[in-house]
Amino acid sequence: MVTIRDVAKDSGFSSTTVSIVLNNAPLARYIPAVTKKRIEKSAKKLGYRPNLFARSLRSKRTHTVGAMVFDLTDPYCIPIFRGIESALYQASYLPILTDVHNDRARFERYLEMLLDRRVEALIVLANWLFVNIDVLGDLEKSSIPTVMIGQELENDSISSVTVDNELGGRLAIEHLHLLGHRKIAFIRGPKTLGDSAPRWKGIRSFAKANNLELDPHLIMDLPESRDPASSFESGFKLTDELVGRKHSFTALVAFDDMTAFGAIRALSQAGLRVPEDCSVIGFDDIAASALYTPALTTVSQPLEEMGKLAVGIVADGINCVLEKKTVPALHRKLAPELVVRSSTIKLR
Amino acid sequence: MVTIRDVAKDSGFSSTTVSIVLNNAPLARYIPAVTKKRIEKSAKKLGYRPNLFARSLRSKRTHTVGAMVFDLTDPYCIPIFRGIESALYQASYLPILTDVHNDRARFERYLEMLLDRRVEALIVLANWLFVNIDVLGDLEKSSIPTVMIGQELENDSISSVTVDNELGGRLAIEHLHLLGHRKIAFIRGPKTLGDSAPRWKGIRSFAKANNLELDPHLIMDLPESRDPASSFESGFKLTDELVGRKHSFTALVAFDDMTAFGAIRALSQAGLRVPEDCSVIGFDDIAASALYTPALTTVSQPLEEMGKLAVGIVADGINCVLEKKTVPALHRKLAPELVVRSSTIKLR
DNA sequence: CCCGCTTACAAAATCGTTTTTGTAGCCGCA
DNA sequence: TGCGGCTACAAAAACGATTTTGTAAGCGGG
Repeated sequence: MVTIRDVAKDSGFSSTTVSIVLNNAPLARYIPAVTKKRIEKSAKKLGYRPNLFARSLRSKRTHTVGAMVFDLTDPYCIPIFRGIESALYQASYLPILTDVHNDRARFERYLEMLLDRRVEALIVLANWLFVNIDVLGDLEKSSIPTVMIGQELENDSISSVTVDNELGGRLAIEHLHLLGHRKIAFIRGPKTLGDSAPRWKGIRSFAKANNLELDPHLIMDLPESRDPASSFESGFKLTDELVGRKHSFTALVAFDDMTAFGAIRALSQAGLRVPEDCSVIGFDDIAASALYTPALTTVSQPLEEMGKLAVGIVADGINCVLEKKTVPALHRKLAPELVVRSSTIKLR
Repeated sequence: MVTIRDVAKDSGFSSTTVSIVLNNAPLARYIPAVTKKRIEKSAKKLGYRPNLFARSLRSKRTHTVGAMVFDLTDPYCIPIFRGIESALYQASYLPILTDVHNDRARFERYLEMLLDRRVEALIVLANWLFVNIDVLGDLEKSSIPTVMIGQELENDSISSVTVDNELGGRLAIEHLHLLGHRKIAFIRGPKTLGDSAPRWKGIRSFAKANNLELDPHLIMDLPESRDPASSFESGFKLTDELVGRKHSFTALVAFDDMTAFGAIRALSQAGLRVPEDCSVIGFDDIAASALYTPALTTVSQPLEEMGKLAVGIVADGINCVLEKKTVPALHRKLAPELVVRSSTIKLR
């Protein structure tokens, strides 16, 4: 390995000067162009790459940020991470992605690892359950800029990027209502999940405003679970149950796309065709939704955008830390968008 | 931050002794238990965490391995990465995952970043095109244990983990043949993709052995592309074209699951039902395949297993490096498995 | 009694940077 | 002539560990 001293020797200057020149430090102002050229040429010739450990040891900077995902098998995560990664790449930061597997011990272990590696910021993608105050405590202690995606903690000392679930709920029901559907079934999210209540609120308030009656026999709740794939299973079972009841419906609002897939499977097995016999709408707009047959109508979250936004927030946070200012906690709520595809259709 | 010197001061020993004890270095043999206890207690009391940069600077170890994925949006990657991550986690290594976006510049940049961070090994998930000798050159230069998943380089100096594509091809066609299908359409992989030829070879050799005639009018090729989602599009278009031709078929072998999804969409739009009017079989067994309606029959790759195997190989490689032995290049080829679901059915 | 071995620890060197402090020449100005 | 302020660089001090080398006490054996 070629060190800064090798470059110093080769160029005929001291390692101090080499460091100053190559980092374009403030003192580089006083160094004549010809010296700089010489040093840069030596460095390039020798293929000098500074040792990041030595550098970080001294300078306290790592150009690294940690990204903790609660469950990477959840397709919802991928576009978000893409957004994070793209934004960080442009800013010359390296993300370290950890997959927590929805497991507290793993979360703590990975947090430790990231902190040990002195990540300059933390982005937590809390796409599934179990987030609570404990975690918050650990994070606050760490005192590095942190943003949560997908959940807002009650204590608002940590930044967050979320989607406007209430608006999303409204978009879904409004769409079906406009298509003429009146007998609509619902599979709501698990009660413990933060997204569930506001989505339902959006639905209910639209219903109230439009004199749409919500039949309690057509309302189901996903059970709690720590496995994103389980919402497919549950969507299937609950829809199966709905079909068995005597209360008919012409459309179904699923809590998310996975649930919608389960619902479609159940409807299909019951001999009902989607969308001809029953319209189905999802929520999230994961990649698979566009590829499904029928292509899924859904409320689309700006996932990649959310990732980028999160990076913006922590980047500002890092700057605050560098300037020894206190980092403010920001809370951004993005608007979802209705994406109409083939799983919903006008009521005949 | 509490340093080793703080622990030394608190425990009343020198930092040397503290280091020796906490790392359980060879010299720790000579240190009496009572001293060890005292030091460990101090360390715990103060919450001492060694500075990894200082440590790595001196000891040359990082307990980090790089994982380079060519396109993270490809659902095929996720289970593999899960396998990698799980295995590394158990071995107390931290993976650094980079998403190359199928872009050469990005690949090189990320490789640089990983090498700068002194990853102790490299796992390259070459799930899509463009891998060629250039890359190989860069990797060899780096002289750290490396394994490629999903591709085997001609030059066999780099380890690889692949699936037995030929066997997979055979499994697919055999399944359809057993179900009684004789008029079978094929959508083959892009010519430049390493997986394409062996899969086709498996199919052809089975056909030959069983007197099954392969109608050239029913054979299509996916175009080259660097976007995994594109195989859905292409699968759709090519199937649409197949349906338009006058040569009928009762089953279709898709190059991969994405292609199969596209095919199903096309068949469905043409008024053909899957599997009643046409059976469809895929390849890969990505997560979505089980959730599709109809659930996709497919040739399943042991993705998670492949990730774990790759970790095993590089772990051995790391040990070789530590013991200054030369690292051998291993080539493991795993058997895929037929997973029968609902998209294929016995010919009436 | 002395040598050499084991035990128990400490001092000092080292890893490769960055940053602070030092210094020496030169220029302009009072 | 002397002094402050640039300019251009170097020496040296961190950063926080690990590793090598050193040392001193105790003890058994020739």
